[in-house]
Amino acid sequence: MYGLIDCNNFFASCERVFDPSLCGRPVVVLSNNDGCIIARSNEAKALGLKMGMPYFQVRDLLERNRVAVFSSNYTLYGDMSRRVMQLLSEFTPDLHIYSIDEAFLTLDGVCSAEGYAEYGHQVVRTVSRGTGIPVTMGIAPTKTLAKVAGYFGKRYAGYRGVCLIDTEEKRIRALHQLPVDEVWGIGRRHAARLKELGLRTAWDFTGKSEAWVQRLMTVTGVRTWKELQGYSCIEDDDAPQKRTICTSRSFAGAGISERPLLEEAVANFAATCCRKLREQHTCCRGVTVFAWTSRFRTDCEPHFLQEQAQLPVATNDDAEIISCCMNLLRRGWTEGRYAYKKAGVLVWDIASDEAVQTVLFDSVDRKRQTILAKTVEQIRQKNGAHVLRLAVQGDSSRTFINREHLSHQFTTNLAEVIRVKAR
DNA sequence: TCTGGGGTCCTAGGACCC
DNA sequence: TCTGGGGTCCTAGGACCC
Repeated sequence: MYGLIDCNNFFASCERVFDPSLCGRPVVVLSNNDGCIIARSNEAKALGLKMGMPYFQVRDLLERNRVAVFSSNYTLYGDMSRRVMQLLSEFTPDLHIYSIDEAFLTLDGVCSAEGYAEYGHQVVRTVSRGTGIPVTMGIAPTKTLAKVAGYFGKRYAGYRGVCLIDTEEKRIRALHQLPVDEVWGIGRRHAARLKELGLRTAWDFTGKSEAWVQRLMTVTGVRTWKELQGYSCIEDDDAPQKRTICTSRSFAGAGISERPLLEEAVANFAATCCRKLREQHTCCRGVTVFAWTSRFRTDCEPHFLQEQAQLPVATNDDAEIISCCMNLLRRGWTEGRYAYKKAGVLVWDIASDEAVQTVLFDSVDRKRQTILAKTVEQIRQKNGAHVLRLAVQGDSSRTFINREHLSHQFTTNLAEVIRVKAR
């Protein structure tokens, strides 16, 4: 049996933990640059606010309804997520963190078949008391069915946060009531196609033959089809190393049209990619730089800059990758023509940093590079990540990003720790 | 004016090999 | 008239997830 723990309205709930006056009030959290709505409290959902709605289009509605608006504060959410997962890990030796706000627990051997519900309530209580984040648990024989259970657990207060699908009768009833587009693994495209073909519920979907599903949705569709019938076939992968790493951002206002500014932004994206590579103990050989103009402007042709290169030897060295990115950027640059609204760096062809294949005629002194990287790492650990950087990265005073409604870093910065006043 | 960021998996088709 | 058979590898694009 699997238990799926899902944090309710996670980002909005994180904001609420540190400001209880927000309880009962609608809360939304915006994407980078305060662009779109990416999290909503139940009250905000009830106002008809949808995921991904552009902020500027609903600003009036938000003001009229006194909706509390927040810029995304990933430092806070990341730390709150870590706390939730820490508590969960005490309940099972087999915890699979699926995303920032979701995790699967393997329940076999952890409690008896009669004890699932009680166990679930204990998990939900512990997380909510320990972090202030409300969570829902779905329990079922497959991951996809656990997701289904979670769906109903969130919608019916009677479950008190724990919904169990442990009998054939419950499974059938749940599938009958689940709209096909709510199934985990069936996205917008396939859902639309299935509806065209007259399939409304998850039950209708499971009624089709395997060959039929395979033809329409390939083997991934068949996996979902089997999982819904109670046959577990989605692996517990332990978050293996990433095969590609991307750092990208949209820029505020009109965008960036001067090369030095874009260089500064891209250099910092590249440095972030390098840090992510080092954190998972890997190096990369492939580097791509991209930048594009606004998709939404109608007064000028859209423009995509994309250049890529393959390094002779895999690396995660800031200087080497940033320098490569600068060359790519200059190669793709057209002077004074475009205002770039978004840019990023993608690294690929990733392999372990312990198995780097060198070349005979290397232009880089790897020994020296390693010594320098170690020294830089030590200085950063002692004095902060931003004290040492390449000149082209600038002094980090420019961010090119808008965050007008940012809350504090309550849990990760002593200067911003919450104050409690005694009356 | 203003529209997010970061991933994975699968398949078809082309290029190449003998 | 008639134009082989069996592979691998790579990439782009589409689908999905949060």
